[in-house]
Amino acid sequence: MAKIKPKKQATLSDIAANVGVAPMTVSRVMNGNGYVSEETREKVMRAAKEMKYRRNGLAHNLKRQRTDTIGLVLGDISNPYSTELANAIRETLSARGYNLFICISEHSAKEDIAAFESLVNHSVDGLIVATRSNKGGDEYLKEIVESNVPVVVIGRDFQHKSVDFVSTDNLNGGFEATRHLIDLGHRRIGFIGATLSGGSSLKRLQGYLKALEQYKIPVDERLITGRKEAISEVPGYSTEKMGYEGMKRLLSLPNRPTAVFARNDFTAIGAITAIKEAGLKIPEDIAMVGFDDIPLAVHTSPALTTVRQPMRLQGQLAAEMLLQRIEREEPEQRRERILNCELIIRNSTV
Amino acid sequence: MAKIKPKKQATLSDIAANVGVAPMTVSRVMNGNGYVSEETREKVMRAAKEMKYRRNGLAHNLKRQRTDTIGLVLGDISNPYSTELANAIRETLSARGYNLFICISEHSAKEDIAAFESLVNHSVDGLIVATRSNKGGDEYLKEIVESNVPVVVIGRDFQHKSVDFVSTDNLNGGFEATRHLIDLGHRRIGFIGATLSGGSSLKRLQGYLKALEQYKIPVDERLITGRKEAISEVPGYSTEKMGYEGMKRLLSLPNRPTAVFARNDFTAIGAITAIKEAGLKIPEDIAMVGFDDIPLAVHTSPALTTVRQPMRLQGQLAAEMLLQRIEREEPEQRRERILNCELIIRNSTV
DNA sequence: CTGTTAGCGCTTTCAA
DNA sequence: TTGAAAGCGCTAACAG
Repeated sequence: MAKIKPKKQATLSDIAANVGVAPMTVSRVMNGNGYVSEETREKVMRAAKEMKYRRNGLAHNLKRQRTDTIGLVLGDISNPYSTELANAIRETLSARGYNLFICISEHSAKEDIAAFESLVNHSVDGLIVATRSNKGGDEYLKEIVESNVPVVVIGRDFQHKSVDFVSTDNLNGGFEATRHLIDLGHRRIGFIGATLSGGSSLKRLQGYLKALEQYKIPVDERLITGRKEAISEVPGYSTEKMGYEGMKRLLSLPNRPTAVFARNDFTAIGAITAIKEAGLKIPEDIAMVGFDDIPLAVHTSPALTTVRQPMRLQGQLAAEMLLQRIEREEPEQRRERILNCELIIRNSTV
Repeated sequence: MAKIKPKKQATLSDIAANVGVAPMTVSRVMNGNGYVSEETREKVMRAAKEMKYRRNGLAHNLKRQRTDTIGLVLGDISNPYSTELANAIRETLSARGYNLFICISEHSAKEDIAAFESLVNHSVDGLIVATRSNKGGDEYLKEIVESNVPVVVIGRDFQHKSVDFVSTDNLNGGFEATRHLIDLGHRRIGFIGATLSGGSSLKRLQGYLKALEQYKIPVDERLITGRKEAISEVPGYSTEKMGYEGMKRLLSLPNRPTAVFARNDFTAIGAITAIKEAGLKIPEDIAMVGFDDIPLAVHTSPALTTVRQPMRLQGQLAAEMLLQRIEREEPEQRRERILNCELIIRNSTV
């Protein structure tokens, strides 16, 4: 007689029936609650093991009205920024007994919505959102917030009275990076990676402009490269490409820049390749500053001067703020934390 | 009179009570099933909107006995390999109407288990596992598999009659990389990044050894650097560091290698930094080969020769295999797909 | 120490 | 076209 393969999961009642007790008793054994005689306990345990019992989390959570799970929505995970963020969030949550589910949205409104929806569908206890802002996604997010799901956003626009906000001071970071170049005597300074969408890189560009203005250096629009297309069409990886192509364009200028500030380190790396291909030297011919201080920044040649942002801290703060929202009874005031950046000077700027 | 803020989500019954119909009618409206008079439909819709109704996914899925959700467990997401994998999986699943939840385990058995548990708890319809193998995690995974959760593993050991397996031919990739160096005339070839844990990099090392053997080049153990510690202690980012330190050690040898094969591109990048710091030239003094062909490999200087593995294809296949397992009635035979690698020759090897 | 009841929010089935 | 009943699998609360 062939053993029948259990196609379906065993339930509490299955075990109860098998052992000859009430489902409640089995529940008590499985959860280590209440009093159960040693004898019964053992019988139940044995049956559970044999029948490969596994608690149905849906039913469990439906009953509990919570899941101890947080959802994180990332635009893409192909950069160390997202990675560090996710790790820090995971660690913070894990220490507090929460699980983390990550969804990727590839910077598309449609996928943003799909991610929000699937997480909320699973009744996550809260949501951390670190995608780029876009109309469709934001509208949906608003609905979610207003149906009382606790939400915290990181480094992206989203104004709502009950959504906390964590970010770095991209404006000041951009300012410091540019001022550093100005201090070194540069006057023709390029910017690579301008985008129309309001986001961290827009702020960095504004910081660049602010520095030029403060030092009375006229803005030359030809020195600012970027894309006019919607950023949502640009896959994560292409930032090196953006840097490479942007730099090519700057190099073809009749009066090329003597220094360049790239929107992020990947962009800077692409730009460096273009500069080398042109037979020019860094920083002698062109100085280079990036943003983020990814681990690879030490390994470019020359090592990259860049603006370090506290990635882990952002994740940690976001997670903590969210947990406070979840675990407090009272609806809180919106909170906003903007963290400082730090200029890390290496060899790409003299 | 202040509007009372709804602390809790509205349910079907809440709306039903509000409109004056049965919960079932509301359900029909919300799901677009069955017949409902236009009048009732509108009233219900209005009430639902007003009360910010959102279907409880737990209850929904509990009833349906499925979630249309797949879990992906990644060791870390800090490398393009994981990233591409995740993207390809997500795209494949999304096209078939499934959501993807990603969990990170940071290469620890404890976190592996936590990730498996939380996903299975949420009743995902299937699981894709791409972590490094470890005892505790594997035992737990076995339990899951035997309680009938469909599982596919990518690029890691896990033998089980009902778990499919996707990987690249790391052995042959390592062989080709090494043979390429031998063909160029190198006889003292180093290997950076050996680990004790059986995994893709062990296979790459074996490919290296196989090539040496085939060309009758004696193995010099001093040319093979790596870590004796458990790999689980090494955070994802430190592979550049591993490469840097490994190379330092090779450079300090009385008879240093003329070529080096690094376990992956990040390791190679760290090694390149060490070589440059020593004032040596690539490839003239030391030739360098990596593994993976990450997007940055084009941007190292010189551009990195490396072994490209089809990352996206692996993800796609894994997702497809899993869906077949989920959607078929009959338990299938274990399937194994090992994909070919391709040597990409750039400037780091003459 | 163990069992019964009720219900989490939803949907399938059958009845009206 | 609508409703009532039952139950997905689990557990809190109460009873015995």
